[in-house]
Amino acid sequence: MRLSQLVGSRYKERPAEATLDSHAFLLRGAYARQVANGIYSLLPPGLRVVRKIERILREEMDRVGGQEVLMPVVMPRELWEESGRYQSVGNELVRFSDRTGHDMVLGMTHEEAVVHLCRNEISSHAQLPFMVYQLQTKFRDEPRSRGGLIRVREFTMKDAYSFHASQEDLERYYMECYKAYQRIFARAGVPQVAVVESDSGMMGGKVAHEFMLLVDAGEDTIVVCEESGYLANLEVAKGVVQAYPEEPKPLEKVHTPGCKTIEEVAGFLGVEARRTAKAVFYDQDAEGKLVLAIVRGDRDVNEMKLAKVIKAEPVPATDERIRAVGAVPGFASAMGLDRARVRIIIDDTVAASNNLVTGANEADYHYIYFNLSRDLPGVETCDIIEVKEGDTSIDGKGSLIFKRGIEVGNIFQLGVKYTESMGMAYNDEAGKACTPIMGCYGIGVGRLMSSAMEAYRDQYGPIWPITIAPWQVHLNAIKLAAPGVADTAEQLYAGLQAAGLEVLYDDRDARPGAQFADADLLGIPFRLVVSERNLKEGQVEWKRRDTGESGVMPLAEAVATVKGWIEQAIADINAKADAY
RNA sequence: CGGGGCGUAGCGCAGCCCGGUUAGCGCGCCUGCUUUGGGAGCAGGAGGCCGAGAGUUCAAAUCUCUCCGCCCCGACCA
Repeated sequence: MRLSQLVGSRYKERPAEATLDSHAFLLRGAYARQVANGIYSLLPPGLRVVRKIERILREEMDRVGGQEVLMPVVMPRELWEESGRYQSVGNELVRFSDRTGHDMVLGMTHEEAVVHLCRNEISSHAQLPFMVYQLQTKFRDEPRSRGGLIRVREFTMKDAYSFHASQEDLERYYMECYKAYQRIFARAGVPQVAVVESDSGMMGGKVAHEFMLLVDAGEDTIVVCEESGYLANLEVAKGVVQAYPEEPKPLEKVHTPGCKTIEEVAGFLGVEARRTAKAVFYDQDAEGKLVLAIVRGDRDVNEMKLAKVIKAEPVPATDERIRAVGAVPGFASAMGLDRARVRIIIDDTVAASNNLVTGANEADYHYIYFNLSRDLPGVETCDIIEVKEGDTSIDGKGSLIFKRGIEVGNIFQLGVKYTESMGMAYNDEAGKACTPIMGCYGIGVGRLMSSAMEAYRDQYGPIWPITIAPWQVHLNAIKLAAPGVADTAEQLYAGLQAAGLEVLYDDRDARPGAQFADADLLGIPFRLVVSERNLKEGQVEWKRRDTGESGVMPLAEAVATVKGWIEQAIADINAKADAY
């Protein structure tokens, strides 16, 4: 490609809307242009990176037996009603009517479509297991997109779906996909992607993992124990919280005028927050009961964990609803409440603590010396708190720290949520109808591009790994008018291309500074510079974008040498990937 | 959806508070000459419905109202 003809203008100034470097480079380097909030067009450099990533995805999906298919962006309402998600999913799912008034949706994920596609094609156990995948456009009407291509409304996703006759087979295949994902990220040049336990959210299913690229700009908080290698999304992270056991003292009611918050009560009584119990009401569990979650006063409820326990979305309850069950907001307690009307869920930290301060369900009064096993026996206890930095890792091998990460991929063991609701069945050996068990596996292509940019960059631009770089070699010619420069550069351009390399040739008669600035923005790993001063010695200059190393080499050897470097660089990356 | 900020040339911004001929600056772009190793210099030029609509006024980029869009924080998030 000749840079003079490359569509898209690069520029020096940082766009005002970009807060992330990757977003700024995306625009400055003319990789992409925004069309509307969370909706982008890709220019040639951006699309070339995307195509490279897609090739890796196809190769690795094929390698684990995947078969590529293509499903539609637009689907009829009925399909989503079969799974129940037409109702259960919020406004991220775009709903609209076609000209005949038929309700349609824009696909945000394709479990419905894939079950629709496969349920009539599968009739025998002999056809299982199998996996189909696609690289296709998704539309999710996110409440808030941000960060260039990190979080957008319309995006390309590699989504894969596997079908199995048994949970064991799903688990076996899940591990294969897990490893395929590690190879994919390694081949894309981001082998440091961390795998964390995650919540399966609205996808359903039990086991799920997220593949996180740890960068400061990340949207998710990742809980890490460096000593043991423990990694989990904050949403599901478990930790060992320090307990302070002591001898139980007799329960006592004390006057605490106007003390409604933990801070007020603890301050008034002169105790630390950890010596109190915090009562938080939510509306409501799956049976419609008001939920009272109680955690130690120095801790917060992790609503993701709570959601799993109550099998519903925890919404903070109104004061009216709280009063309706006989509790007093600000002075609420689990004691004395009608358990038929309120579901009480106590965190393990409260169960493990003695002599806590808790509400008396009476305005301006609290109990002190509350002991769960004595004062409220038989109540449900479990882990519903959010871990904090400094907590001990659940494996006891070190303490937890928080990092930020971007979720570039995820894998789920879905179970039978879709196959059952949508009536997919096959006959087993005995001729009995059985429901296949599903797994699903996603990777956001544009997000991976942006994340890689975020992970590898300097002040001048991105530093692409060779396997996803828009071009492999950037060729500059300094002072085209000087004797031999233009001819030599043209010959080198032709020679590199003939050797099968992807070359971007800056054929403009621009000053060196301008050429180099553009080269940095395009982030191509290897750069060659033809100039009068080196040409006199029969030499051409080379420079690596990543290490900054540079030197000169004989012009006659340039093509073969660069080709060798590139092949070696690719081989090094693939060797790492093949280790998985 | 809540809070905050911003819409003036492809990009970055000034002008607005305090209304007044033809709306400025830098980068980029076009022409010419000079220049050529980290975003060159000089000269000449092109490019604007000042986000949209409605008001107030002799007069609106500037004041008022409504709407739209974008960014950031939060809520949300497969």
